This record gives sequence, structure tokens and C-alpha cells, in this order.
Amino acid sequence: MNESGRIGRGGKPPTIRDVAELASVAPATVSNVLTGRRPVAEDRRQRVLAAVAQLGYRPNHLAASLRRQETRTIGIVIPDLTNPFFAALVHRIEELAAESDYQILLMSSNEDTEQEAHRVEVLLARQTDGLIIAPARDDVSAFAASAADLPPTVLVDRGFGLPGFDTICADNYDAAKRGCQHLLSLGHRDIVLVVSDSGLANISDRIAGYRDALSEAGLADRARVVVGGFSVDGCRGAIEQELRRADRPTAIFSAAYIATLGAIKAIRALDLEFPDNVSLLSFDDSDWMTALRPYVSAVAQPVEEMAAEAWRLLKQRLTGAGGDVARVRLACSLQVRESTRPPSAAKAKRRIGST
Amino acid sequence: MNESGRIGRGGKPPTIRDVAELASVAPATVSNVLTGRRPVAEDRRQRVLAAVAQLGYRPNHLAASLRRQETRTIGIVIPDLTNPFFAALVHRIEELAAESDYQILLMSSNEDTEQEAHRVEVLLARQTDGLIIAPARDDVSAFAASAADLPPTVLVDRGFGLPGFDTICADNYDAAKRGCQHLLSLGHRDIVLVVSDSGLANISDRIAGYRDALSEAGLADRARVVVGGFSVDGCRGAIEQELRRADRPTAIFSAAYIATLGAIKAIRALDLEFPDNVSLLSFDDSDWMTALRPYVSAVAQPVEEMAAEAWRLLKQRLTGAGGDVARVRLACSLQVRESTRPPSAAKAKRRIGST
DNA sequence: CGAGATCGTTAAAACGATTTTGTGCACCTG
DNA sequence: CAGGTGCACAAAATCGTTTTAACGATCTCG
Repeated sequence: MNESGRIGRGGKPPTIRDVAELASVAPATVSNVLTGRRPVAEDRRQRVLAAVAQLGYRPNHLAASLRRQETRTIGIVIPDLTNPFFAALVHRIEELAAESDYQILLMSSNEDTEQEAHRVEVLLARQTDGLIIAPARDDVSAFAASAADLPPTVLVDRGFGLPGFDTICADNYDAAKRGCQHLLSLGHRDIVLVVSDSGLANISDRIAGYRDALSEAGLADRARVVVGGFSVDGCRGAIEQELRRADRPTAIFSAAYIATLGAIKAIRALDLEFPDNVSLLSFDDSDWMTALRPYVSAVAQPVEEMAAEAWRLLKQRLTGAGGDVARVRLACSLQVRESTRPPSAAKAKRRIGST
Repeated sequence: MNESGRIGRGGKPPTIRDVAELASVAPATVSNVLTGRRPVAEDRRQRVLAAVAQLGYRPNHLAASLRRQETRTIGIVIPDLTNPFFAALVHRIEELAAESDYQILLMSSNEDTEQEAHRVEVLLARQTDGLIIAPARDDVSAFAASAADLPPTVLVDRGFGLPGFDTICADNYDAAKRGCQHLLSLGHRDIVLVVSDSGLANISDRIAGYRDALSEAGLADRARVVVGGFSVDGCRGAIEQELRRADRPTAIFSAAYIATLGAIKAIRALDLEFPDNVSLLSFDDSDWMTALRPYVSAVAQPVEEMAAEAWRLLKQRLTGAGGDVARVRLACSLQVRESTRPPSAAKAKRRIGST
């Protein structure tokens, strides 16, 4: 019966008019029943509901959006979905947004400002109610050209503190500093920091944290930062080079997901072992850190909280609550595991954690 | 100059009418200039273009979609974005779609048919031109209730061969069979297959491949399949149990991403090593497989090709090309590395691949 | 009892584009 | 020169909803 009713108007999906006609009411009444904006007498309400069911009517969101000037869509632009950090971020935001009946339009900028600007432009044309962006560069001038027309926008992970935007990031400085201090406290004096790219505030905060930790320990001149690029192999190569030097570092602090992968591969390629030959501390945690043997110590970014905060801030703006732009810096946690040991422990293979 | 022009209509973004007025032409002409559907005299064309630039006019995609009955939006529904396989799939599809000026609405079903059905319903209301779904179950009856109203839809990874849909999947049967044969050829006779969930055709194909490989070797009765569930710890527990048995398997074939993680953790938790105490073969490859030591042998799914094929098929339907539904089964590749060794090699710690 | 408030209802006007239809003009053609 | 043909353009219809404004009926209160 439901099914038969479906085919009413030449195969085309039924419109609110069809429903209205079938229920002998005005289209406006159908709208009122469905949206609940205005009260409708019970008998009519039932007639409308029945007609809706019989026709299998599904309101055309497009038309509603056009009229309402609200799409309940938010655009998300991230540099790279294959990075687990961003995947997790998007995953969580989508989940939260869905709870409030918002949908997300996802776009990748591929770490490229030009693509990014283009994507933002597309999202604007699509009338998204809000934007969550992890910019390719901290300088958002590329898409800030459209700044005046931007809907509520929150910047995550990068571009922290840019005027006019709610911004969120992990406390990279503090996390890197604490990570470095952890290594120092173990007795390391030759710590190499490996980053993917030094152009991002994101990363340069980590570099600063690292440097300050060294400075405070009176080891400012021991700072050694290597830039590996956005590829695993690039990082691996850079790290191999460091490890081949006569004054090989006693610890590697890989300040990015890609760098960690590169570091592990480099250590292995040279037939070394951590923590025996060199300690390893990773920025960005994952299940793999406790799958590797030994377990890899890591600084964990609060991805879930970042997502939650991003959504909270955006939703606040969407629902009209004004207020000053927010700057949220969330603390990372240091997971000390097995890959970080005093340098003196080198050569002595120890077996840990036998059940 | 551009900027000043922007503020023309009480802060609201300019419409095609505003442009038309400024250029002293009809709205239709503006449309024709911008879409290029009909020729417009050069002088008017220039006037329109100038007006567009001056006002910073951006066509309202919503209105255009409503009129055109085409949104250039495709919906993607996947079970879980934190699974790298799906993340990579979405990443690639988004990339390809963007090249053809299509955008994607992303939704997660969280492996739940009910949520899935709801998401599909939302996508239908949003008038998406097409759908790419990795269903939570092979039985798509949940959202097939809306089957009649479904836009062109292609099913990926799961629900292979369902009537009425273009479907794509990896050749799970063959891959598992070859994987198992690889282990058999090394001399293994006690091979445990670990899966996350046996309800998916996806997975049951892998089970079948595994069984057939054993049968053909005359070892049908040695088949041992354990179901670990969708969590790493679930898999780990199940595998630990197997490894504790007196007749401990000599090889573990983990038939899912989650299972591999569980297997590695289980092996480690019992203070065993691969491949010395037990060989390990993983379904799903990743950078981590060559970061672990020893390298983990793996069956690699052709994610990129799956994404490309999904988009190709969908685009074909979107551009009107009809034809029978397609069933594409793509071959996996077996990456033999170091975690799979003859069982006889047990106890003999060998050092491999020193540079 | 009558003015005004309240309520459910509907017709009509938006929303901002595209497409269809129609018109006037210039140019051919027989 | 009458009658077509083609062309660029504009006016109006359209997409499918929501919102506004108007309406009559009922209720309230002085």
C-alpha cells in the first residue's frame, strides 16, 4: 500500500503539494505539521501524517535550505585524510555534528594553499553554515581574501590565534618541552628533533619547546633540529644521516606522525635498536605504539577533545551566541613506555614486561 | 575598489539580480555568461564580468541545484573513518570527485545498520546525485527500503553482488587462499585464522579461501577460525587464548586490520616472538608493517584501485551511461616479508637484512 | 454586547538561481 | 518585397520549500 502510493506523479518524487492535495490541506499546513513550527489541529495532523506515509514523502532539503537560508551543513577542510590524526578528528566531528542534525562536506587541501583556497570558495558557494579548517599554512591569507563572506569558522591544529577566528590547538610547546625534559631527565644530552616541516606554527612551537627545555638545562648549543619533509622516506633519510654521524644522538624526538615512522625505519635500516642504541620519543600516539616492541613512548595529542571543542565553539556561533573569539589550547599527555631509557643503558639488552 | 563594491545590499551577499542590474542586462544573460550555455555578445559579456568582479558575486549553488535538479554532491557512507582502509578510500574518492567538480557528504555508520539507514535517508533528502556505500552488513535491506528512490549507488568492500547495485570488492577469497597457501608452502600445518566478525561476506570469503587452501592440501580438519570482534582488545584476547593452548598454532593469519593489531599485541603479551615462535600474516598492509621488526608479511588490498573504480562506475551512471550493473573484483597482492617463516625455524633466532 | 486578542488555516510571496518562451531585429532568399 | 531564418536578449515560469500576511472564527473582557 505504501509502495503503490509512491508512484503518483510520473515517477518523480512526491512534493509537499502532492501531500497537501492528498490530505486536502494547504502546503503550509503540511510544512507546519512536519516542522512543528506552528500548531495544527489533531485531525488534520493525522491526515497529513497519513498522506506523508502513503506517498513516502521526503522533504527536499535543498528547497528548505534555500528558503530558510540555512543548510545545516558544515564544511571541513583538512590537509590530508590519510593522516590518522585528521581522520580521527573528522570522525569525531562528524559524529558530534550528526547528533545535532548537521552534515559535513569534506575536502582535502593536500597541504596546498591554492587548493585550500579553492575548496573554501566552493564551500562558500554551497552556503555552508560554518567551517572547520586545519589550514595548510598558518598564514590564511589565501582564503582570508574571502574573509568578509566567511561563515562562522574555527581553525584547528594550525593558524592558532589568528585574529577573527576561533582557534584550537594542542599545547605543542608545552608537550614538546615536557617530552624533551623527560629525555633530559633520563640523562640524554644529544637529542635530535625531527620535524616534517618547520614552516608551521604548529611545528615551530614544538621546536621552541624543545629548544627551551634544552636552554633551561644549559644545553642550548646542543639543539639539533632536522627537517624531513612530508614523506616517510624523506624523514627516514634525514634521520639515517643523523644516525650515521660520529656523534650519533642518544635520543630521537620525532615531532610528527610521519617522522616517527621515518625514525623507526631509519633505526632499523641501520640495524640499530631502541632504546638500546638510541631512545625514541614520538609525537602523536596510536595503537601501533604498543604493538611495536619495545613499546614506543609518545606524546599524545588530545584529538577527541580538539574535535569536541571545535564543534562546541562552532555550534555556539551557529546558534547565534556571539562573544569574543576563543583560543583554546589543549594539553597533551606524555605516555612514558619503553623506548625511552637512560643512554647509559645502551648495549645492555634488557627484556621487559614478561608476564 | 572591489571591496567597496561588495557592500551593496544591506550586507547580504549579492544575487544574480544585483549583477544584472549593475551590468544593465537581464538575470538570464548573467546566467548565460557564467554558465556558457548560450552565447552572449562580447560587450555585454564584459559588462557582466566586470559587475561580477566588482560585487564579488558568487553564484548560490543551492538555488542552482534546486533548479537544475542536480547537486553535484555524492554521499559516502562508511562504517568507520578511523580504519585506515576506509580513510584511504574516502581520501582518494574525494580527490577524484573534486577533479570533476563533485563534492562529498561524508557519514559514518559506526558499523550499525540502523544508523546506516538513517544516514542514507538523510542523504536522499539532500538530493545527492549518487551514493558510495560500504554497508555495515551485506544485507542492505535496512536502507534498501528506500531502494526505489535511491540515486545511482555503488557498494564498496561489502555487499558484493547484490542485485541492482554496482559493486566492488577486493578478491578476498583468492587473497586469503594465496595467503594461506604461502603459509602452507612454508610447512605450516597449524594455522589459525583470526577475523573480526564472521557475519560479513567480506570476511567469510576470506574464511572460505583459507578453508579451501587447507582442504586442497588435505588438511580440512586443521582449520581453526577465531572471531575476535571489532576491538583490538577483543582480538588480542581471542588470540592469546589460542596461543596458550598446548597445541599452539605455528602461524596466525589475521584477516583484518584490527585483528593484526590484536595478534601482535597478543604475541607480545605472552612474551613470544614472530616469526620464531609463530609466523604472522596480516590482511591489510600499511606503513607500519615495515616499521615493525621483523617486517610483517601482508596481503595488501588495492585501496586506490577500489576508490578509482568506485568513482569511475558512479560517474558513468551520473553521466547517463546506462548498462548492466557491474561487479568488479580486484586482486590483492601478497607481500612476503619477514614475519612468515617455516615452523622448523623456531627457536633459531636469525638476524635478517643487515645492511 | 462589541472591541480586541487569539487561534488555526491558507493564499501568496519569498529564497536565488536556470530554463523556457516570446519578441524584436537583422539578415537572407526566392 | 514578402516571408522566412537565425540570433541575442528579456520576461516569465519553474524548482520545492518556508514564511508572511490576511482571514474568519472563536474567545475574553470591560
